[in-house]
Amino acid sequence: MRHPDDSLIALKENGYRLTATREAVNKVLYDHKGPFTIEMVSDALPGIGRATIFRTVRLFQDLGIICRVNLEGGAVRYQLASTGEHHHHFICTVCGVVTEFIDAHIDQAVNRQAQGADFELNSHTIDLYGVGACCSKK
Amino acid sequence: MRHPDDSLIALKENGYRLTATREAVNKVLYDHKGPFTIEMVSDALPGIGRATIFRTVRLFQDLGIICRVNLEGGAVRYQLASTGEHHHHFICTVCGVVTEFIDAHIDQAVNRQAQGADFELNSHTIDLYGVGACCSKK
DNA sequence: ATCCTTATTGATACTTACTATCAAATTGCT
DNA sequence: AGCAATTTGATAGTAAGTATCAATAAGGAT
Repeated sequence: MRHPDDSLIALKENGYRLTATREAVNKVLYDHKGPFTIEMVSDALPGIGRATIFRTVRLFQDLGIICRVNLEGGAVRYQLASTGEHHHHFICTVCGVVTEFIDAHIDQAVNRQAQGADFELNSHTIDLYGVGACCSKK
Repeated sequence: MRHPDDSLIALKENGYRLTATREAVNKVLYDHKGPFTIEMVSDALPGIGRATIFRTVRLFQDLGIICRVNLEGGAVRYQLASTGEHHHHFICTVCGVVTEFIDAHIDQAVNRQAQGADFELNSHTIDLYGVGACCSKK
């Protein structure tokens, strides 16, 4: 699992400044765990402007620290990425928790599809919606 | 390929009324082809309220007539669905055109993943982003 | 330790996509 | 034509996010 300091290191490594604001946002993310909205972060940090929260969240996305998840119906959640690498999502439609998975098989099949269709593939997203173990009624 | 009347039939079959507004929207979709935004439809039909355009587009989605596509960066496009069935998307990041494909292999692999993770799968989306034949420079 | 350039921030306003409300108009059944 | 139920338009509101720009803070150089 990742450590809060990883984010700060990632910032430095990529030439971004280490600011109090970024540390504060990072702390909120690690303290909270689970999926979050911009509003939640903004509420937790009333001293920090909304625009900056958006900027910081986007920066953290670009650095692979968090990932953005589209819920069914268009709502958006963010969550700490367990890995910065390519991965797919299980999205629990009950609680919104996102679990990542990796599947080389699927990725291969995706690549085959793209090749067969003369499609120059840059990226892909795969999101599975359903009820996770977290919320299974059994 | 689908025919404009299919939409009208689908409306009736599902107990919705056949209104001038719905016919007008349907015509715009079929005349235009390709991906569209709400704005485009609204501009093409100045006499019809925006709210109604949204409502109609959502209804057509529910009926499987059009599909909603999330572009990279969060923008949204709609496009006539070539099939109402389960399918996946090639999304050309140059022109925004969406091509549908079906891949039983991938679906199988997705189901396996879900089972292995104790995830009760309800639905999934697979979107491939890249440059399609439509915009290939070669 | 201080200076100074550059990155970052906050405030504000705006945009886009979409939903809620509700009275008025329309549909389609009889 | 009559009437109940659906649909519509106008309006206002929400959520997510971007643009602008002056003020502030970071951190490398001295």
